[in-house]
Amino acid sequence: MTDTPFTTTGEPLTITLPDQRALTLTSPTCVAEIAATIGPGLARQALAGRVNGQLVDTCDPITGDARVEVITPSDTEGLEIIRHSCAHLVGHAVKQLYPNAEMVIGPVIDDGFYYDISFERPFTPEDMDAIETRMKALIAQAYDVVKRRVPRDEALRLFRERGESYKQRLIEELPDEASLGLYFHQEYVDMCRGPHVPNTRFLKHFRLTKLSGAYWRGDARNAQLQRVYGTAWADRKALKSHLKRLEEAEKRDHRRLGRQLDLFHFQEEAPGAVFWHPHGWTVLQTLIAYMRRRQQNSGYIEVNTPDMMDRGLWETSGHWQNYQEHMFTTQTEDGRSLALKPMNCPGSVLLFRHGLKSYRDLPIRMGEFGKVHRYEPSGALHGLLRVRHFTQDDAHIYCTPKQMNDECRRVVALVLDIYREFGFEDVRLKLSTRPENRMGSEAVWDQLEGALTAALETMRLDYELNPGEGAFYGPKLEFVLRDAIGRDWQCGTLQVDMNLPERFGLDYIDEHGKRQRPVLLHRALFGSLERFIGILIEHHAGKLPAWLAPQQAIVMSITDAQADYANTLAEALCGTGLRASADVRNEKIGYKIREQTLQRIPFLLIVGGREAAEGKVTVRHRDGSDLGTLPVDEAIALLAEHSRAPDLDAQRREQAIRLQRLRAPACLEETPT
RNA sequence: GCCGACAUAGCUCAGUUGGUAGAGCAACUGACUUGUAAUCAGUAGGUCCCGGGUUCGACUCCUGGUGUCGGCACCA
Repeated sequence: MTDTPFTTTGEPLTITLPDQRALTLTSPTCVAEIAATIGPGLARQALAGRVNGQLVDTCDPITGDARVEVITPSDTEGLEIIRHSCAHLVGHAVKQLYPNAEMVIGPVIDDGFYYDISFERPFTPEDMDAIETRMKALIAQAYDVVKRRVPRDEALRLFRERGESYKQRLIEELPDEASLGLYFHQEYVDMCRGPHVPNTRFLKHFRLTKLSGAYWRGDARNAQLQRVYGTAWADRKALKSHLKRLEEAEKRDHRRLGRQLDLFHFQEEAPGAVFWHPHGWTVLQTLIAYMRRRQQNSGYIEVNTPDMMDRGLWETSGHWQNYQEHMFTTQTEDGRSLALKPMNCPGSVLLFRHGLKSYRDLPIRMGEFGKVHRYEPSGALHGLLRVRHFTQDDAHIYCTPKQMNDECRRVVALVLDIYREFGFEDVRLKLSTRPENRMGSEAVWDQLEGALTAALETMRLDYELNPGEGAFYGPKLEFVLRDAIGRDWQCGTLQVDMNLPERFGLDYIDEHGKRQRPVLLHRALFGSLERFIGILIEHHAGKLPAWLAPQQAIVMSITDAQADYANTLAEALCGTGLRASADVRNEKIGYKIREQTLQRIPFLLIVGGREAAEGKVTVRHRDGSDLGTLPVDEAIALLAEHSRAPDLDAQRREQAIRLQRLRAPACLEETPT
């Protein structure tokens, strides 16, 4: 597959394989030759290699002793290479079909690849089909991909001749590279660091998935390019199961489930605003109640501030200058400008400033379930996950500089504990540091970033660094959850801020009677209640844990004869605080079970003649399991046990332990030291 | 905001070259009185997203909006 045949020097060299086996070959050799020496099966599978830890093409010459691994489609790297080569194949097909198109970049992404292409018109779905068909034809030819390293000038000349202006620009931005790797797909040439597959037969299991516009260099001021997305896998089975996964993910889509479970809807009159139906609203209120308890137990107080406030306030906070295009504003008769709050902080700050604060009051942890309104760009709206009007479980912590580190740790601990209670174990943390456009001195930024870093380091948490992504007033720690289709959404956030206290002239009296400026921590744990619910719905495929389920139990009668019994039982359940109702419709029990199971109601209580006669109830779980026929009070206790919020459950367990300790004689309480 | 696609009954979707609409499920009515994932029959249900235009005639073609979807950009 290479056009630079080795000049055999005849020098013997030793190749060590991963299993420590050693081969003696004649220098120079290559991964393809090594694979062939080992066996024809491996030779067929070899699509790249790793030589002394470096990924290489199968044709790259090996001139000295080396440790060599042969990479096949079943390796992670092999799959990435397949995807990357698929992108090149897009190029080959596109240039055959549309010679005027200019290829830009074609990287690997999760599950696949894309290629950005500059073309005189947008691609249509028909174009995409044509490209895919042509790619398949090229794969069927099973042609060899030929690699050649050429000097920079030659590469530049080649792409100039081919009218590939973007490729030229890319080369010009690689001034340090003396030579560049070119991959020849018959008449098509692409430039790449590689490695790439040696033959297109490795690329059989791909599918082009979508088209979109994308900006050159990811900047909206630049030209818009055509992006073709695809997915590619090592074998037919993997491709099929990926497509299956996408299908499954679609079924978990919170927008679809929101409709099916009658939780909420959207409509044209209020783009980006949720109409919460009774069931959805119950979930939201249950979450707020939970968070309220957690915050009360963590030393927070709760307040509420106005939704609409004067322009002057927003000028002081800097929002009017920095955030106006995202703000809903209005004017009153007397010419006053008001704005709907896009954030809760300025209101919170005014509340803090009301009245004198002593160092003894700090830290003040001031929570607010505030609804904020942001004019988000229309293209950004996405179900519950990106809306224009949402409720934050916001809180502002006013503390002394000394308290700052400890408060940061407490917030991080609280948010992680809460996510754990919701079943999110692998939360991704991102630390966003000082952006280019920022306020405040470098020393302050050092201090603020230091506080967040210290919290992460002392808690030994892994995090990703997002340099330059912080807010203009301070760095930001983001807690990121993933939706059903693998998209990441920022939920919780913790920001440290010395800017707003400055702008609003906040102070407290220290132990020497002097005025001092507090540090302000902004934090939201769910982030947006709306978004969090969207994530929860997808995470659980609609089967919310019983404590959150809008309806926790339904009593279903088998015939009319049990209607009264069913209604009375449902009332009894409601009386214990459970969310329950009765389904006494004149339908077959199978029909009711199917319908209520699809509604994801955790507990299905069935009452027929037998149960009614004995004061019992048969309990079925939505997962299909049979919990048996129980006396009514036992059933109620069982349901209550399984429907308790996780924090209350934990509280109960702790109480039980404490009580046990009280009862146990002290001498038995041996604690190893 | 940008590129593209889409918008028909509560939901999921048909609707052929322009002749004012149909199915399944849901709803409603009736029969059936049912034991663990869909009983049967009937009835009703539509400003075909909104404006404007072309046409004898527009769900269909053109045009301007709005919204949604997939990306991109944005995301204090």
